[in-house]
Amino acid sequence: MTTYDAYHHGDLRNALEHAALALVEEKGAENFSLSEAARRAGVSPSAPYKHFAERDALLAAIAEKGHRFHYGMLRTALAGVESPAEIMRITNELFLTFAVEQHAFYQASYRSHLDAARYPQLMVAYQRVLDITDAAAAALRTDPEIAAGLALASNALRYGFAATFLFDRNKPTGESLDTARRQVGRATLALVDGY
Amino acid sequence: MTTYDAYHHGDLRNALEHAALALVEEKGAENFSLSEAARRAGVSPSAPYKHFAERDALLAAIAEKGHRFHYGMLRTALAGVESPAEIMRITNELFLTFAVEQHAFYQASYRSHLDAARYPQLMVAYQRVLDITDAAAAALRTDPEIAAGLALASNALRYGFAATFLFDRNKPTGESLDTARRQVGRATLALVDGY
DNA sequence: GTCTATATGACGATAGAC
DNA sequence: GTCTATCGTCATATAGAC
Repeated sequence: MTTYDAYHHGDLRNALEHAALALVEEKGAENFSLSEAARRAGVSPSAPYKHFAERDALLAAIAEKGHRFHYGMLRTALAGVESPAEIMRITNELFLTFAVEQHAFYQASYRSHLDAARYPQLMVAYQRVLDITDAAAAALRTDPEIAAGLALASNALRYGFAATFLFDRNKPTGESLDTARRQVGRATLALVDGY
Repeated sequence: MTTYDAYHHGDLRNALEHAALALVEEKGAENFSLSEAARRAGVSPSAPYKHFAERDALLAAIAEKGHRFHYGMLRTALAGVESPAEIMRITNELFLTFAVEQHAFYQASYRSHLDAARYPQLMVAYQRVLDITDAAAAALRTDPEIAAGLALASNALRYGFAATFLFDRNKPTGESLDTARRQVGRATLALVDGY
């Protein structure tokens, strides 16, 4: 009863998400497998299917959490910031921090190629992140087409920066991260000025 | 002899690259498998190992060709262009065209996570592409640190644009591609101006 | 240069017992 | 809610025949 019940604690869903997060951190979202997550959580390969309909569903759950965590970071970092240009700069600099410090979340949210149509809640969570840049761009440029282009460019810039920073170079040092953060901030302001 | 010799034509390496290219176009670089490439080339799963030491070696061969093809496109598009800012704009706009029209090459070159250290020739070919933006940035800004930051930002911008264009939206129409191309060009010029 | 045969090892997913 | 057992599938890679 005792040990057995300890296993059957009803918290497997949480344990699986935890294990999956560590797994994704180590091996990247592409190499994630549901079986290994189960193995690390100490349960059989079929146990997860009571909580997640399929492999991708666990990944999607993590990705959604990642977006929400990212959004929370943004809210904290942007508290009291009024200037739209500053909002865009800080948002883009913070993305590098997120990608490095919350690397498992970053992997799940940005590098697992999940079918967005199958996991609508994922897009909802992501949209809240995108709204920050969209709103700032709209505050800066009245023409909606221009504002949309600026927001898109800003998103593309930070996404590309993170990808090249994390995968072209190997292993981010603290110093190179600071440099990259300054570079992306500067580039964002240039974009805001000149787009 | 006849049919047999047709199979044993000595051109398997080429046939495999061809099959792999089609495979990557359809399913993406992540889902590429050497076995399936062999299947499509009409040979046994072990036949490729006479020409490629391992799975990734075939992928790397295609990625290298992709970089060279991309470089050729750039040379053509930039013939006679003198202005460094224009070089950067055209380079970035062309990247979207490359990603869409040569999608298999794009996948192999930019979305197969190959170990760069294991395939040094891959980096050599890629560096030729990067040199174009590096040189233009250096012509624009004398401070080497600033020039490097500008080049990095420009590369990140086009990379991010292509990634979001191809995967956020589904299936590029001709019109949306034109729009995206204008947007990335405009963003690049803004970057050049303000960085 | 390509073949067959094979070793080895994942993985996703389902059925049915407890 | 978790288990065992299992099916089916696919992959990388090697050894040795032709």
